[in-house]
Amino acid sequence: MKSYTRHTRVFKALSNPKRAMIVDMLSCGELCACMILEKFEISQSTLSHHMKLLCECGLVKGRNEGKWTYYSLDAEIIRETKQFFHTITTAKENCICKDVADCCEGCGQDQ
Amino acid sequence: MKSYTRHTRVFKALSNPKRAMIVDMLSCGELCACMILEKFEISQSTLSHHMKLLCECGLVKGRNEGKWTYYSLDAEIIRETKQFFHTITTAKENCICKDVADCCEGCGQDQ
DNA sequence: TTATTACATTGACAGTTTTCGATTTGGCGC
DNA sequence: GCGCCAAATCGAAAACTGTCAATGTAATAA
Repeated sequence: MKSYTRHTRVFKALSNPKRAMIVDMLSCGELCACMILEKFEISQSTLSHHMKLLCECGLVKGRNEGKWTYYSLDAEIIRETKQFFHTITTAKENCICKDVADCCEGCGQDQ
Repeated sequence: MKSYTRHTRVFKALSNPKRAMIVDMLSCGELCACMILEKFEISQSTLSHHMKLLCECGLVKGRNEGKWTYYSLDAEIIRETKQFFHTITTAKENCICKDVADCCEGCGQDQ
């Protein structure tokens, strides 16, 4: 269950359309916060809050340079999340569905 | 922005660890609600609510047979979501980051 | 050292989510 | 019809989210 919680934190970060759009904007390389802010009709404090969530799940890394903060995507977390998504949506040996006991006549003949 | 909203609904559905686990359980084939319920320490009404969310975003399909309801994953939505995740996390031509104007000296030299 | 700029943090509010027990709905067997 | 079972819906409480204005912080510029 712990691994579900860890990975679903990334999905939670991506569950907001604006945050998904921010991730898209970072896909070609790093950007500073002020450039992202220009693109959205949100306050600076709201953007800061979104960036914090994106960083806390590991999807985005922040880098300070002088008074600017540059944000970029973390390739490793992206790879792991793709893998997780693929795993939970694909049939596999040792799947947790194998633990499920039959509870009604019609279910799970060949699970 | 509309396409972000459409796809992020799937991420919202997967942002809850229990729902992600339910998706994992369905990955090998369809199961009826009562079998999923056995696996979790949640009430029947809570499970019904989770299944509704999973169905509303299109990730899961429900099928009634007599008094039972069988749930299964929708392969097409899974494919689309994988594609969306890949798109927003990968450098590309015509990326929305190209629209971002420079707003400070150090930013976006070669964006 | 004083002002400005970039960003984070705080506190507040409205809206949403998660969860439950209770109730309702609909199929099945008697 | 009557009761039983699976599942959905309702109503309510607690927790969480998205948003803003106001304030704090740290670096740069004058």
